Amino acid sequence: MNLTDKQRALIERIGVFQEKSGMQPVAGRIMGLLYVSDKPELTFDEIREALGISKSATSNALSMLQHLNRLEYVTYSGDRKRYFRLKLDKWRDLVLQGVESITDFSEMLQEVVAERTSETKEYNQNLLDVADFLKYLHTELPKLLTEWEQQKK
Amino acid sequence: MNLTDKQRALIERIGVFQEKSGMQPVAGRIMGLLYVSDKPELTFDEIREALGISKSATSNALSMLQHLNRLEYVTYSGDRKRYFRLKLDKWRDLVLQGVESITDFSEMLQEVVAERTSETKEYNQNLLDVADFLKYLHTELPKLLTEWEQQKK
DNA sequence: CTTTTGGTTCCTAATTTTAAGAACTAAATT
DNA sequence: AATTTAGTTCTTAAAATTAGGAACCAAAAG
Repeated sequence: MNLTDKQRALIERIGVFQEKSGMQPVAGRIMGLLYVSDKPELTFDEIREALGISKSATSNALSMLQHLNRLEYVTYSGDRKRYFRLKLDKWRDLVLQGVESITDFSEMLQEVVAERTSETKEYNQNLLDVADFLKYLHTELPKLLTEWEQQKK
Repeated sequence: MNLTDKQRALIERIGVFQEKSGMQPVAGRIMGLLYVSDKPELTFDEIREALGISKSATSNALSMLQHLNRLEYVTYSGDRKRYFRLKLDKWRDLVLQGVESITDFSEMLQEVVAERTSETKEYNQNLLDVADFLKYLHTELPKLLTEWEQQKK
């Protein structure tokens, strides 16, 4: 694969960044590699070799990344290999998907308040405020995405 | 402390939720306990006892949560104990703090593109789009918070 | 029908994380 | 000054995560 030192360093930094949001090291590095690599589509073996990792680690990380919707693979007729690539062209979907999960926490907060004593007025109101702001985000973030697309043109 | 079954279940759910964003189990449960507890301010020992955890686990988790800006403690004259509570009244600051960290990823993406081959036009443009949208979020999210506060009144 | 290729799964070793227990410290109380 | 209180730090055991190696499997090639 022949990566420069700069590229390797970037891959590691991206890897660490992803790890912070709960991704395992190998998976983070695969993300990094696909960001950085001159070829945006890499085969299983190119990935394995570029990062010097085992087949099992490669296989597991790739399938987890696909479940997380970060990755997909394409095939070409007459070629048995899978070509893995970031789902970069569909990053808007990923954003919207993240927006959806905001609701979960908001709902949990409302359950909390429902279960709380009504003695602690101010505290409960703060909790409800957070829940309400999250709901606001939930409706407004998709709009923000649309606005951004408008002003990009 | 005397928690109901419902309260204990909620604490665990909140705990698991926090764990998903990289928090350790005990820290997640402490967050949960403070959300749910009738008293919004609890002492070291009340926390330790309510969750049935050791002093060291309590101490470490509390100091980590303080570093993450999720928690603070207050004291009362004539009382040696610290009273720990969520920084709920300052949740806006926490949101804005999160907004700041968006920039980091955006900048990393720009570095990536700077380092990439210029052959992959579309790919690079996608990366720059993501970076640009993140910058857009960075400026717009604080406005969203202000707007929400306006319409709340 | 045998072999090769591309990848997955199972099992295990190594590393990391988590949290307990005991020893410790600083301030307040007696 | 001695003791108690409130919490921290150090060491270690247990549990969970991570990733390697080998065996395995299905499809394609020979």
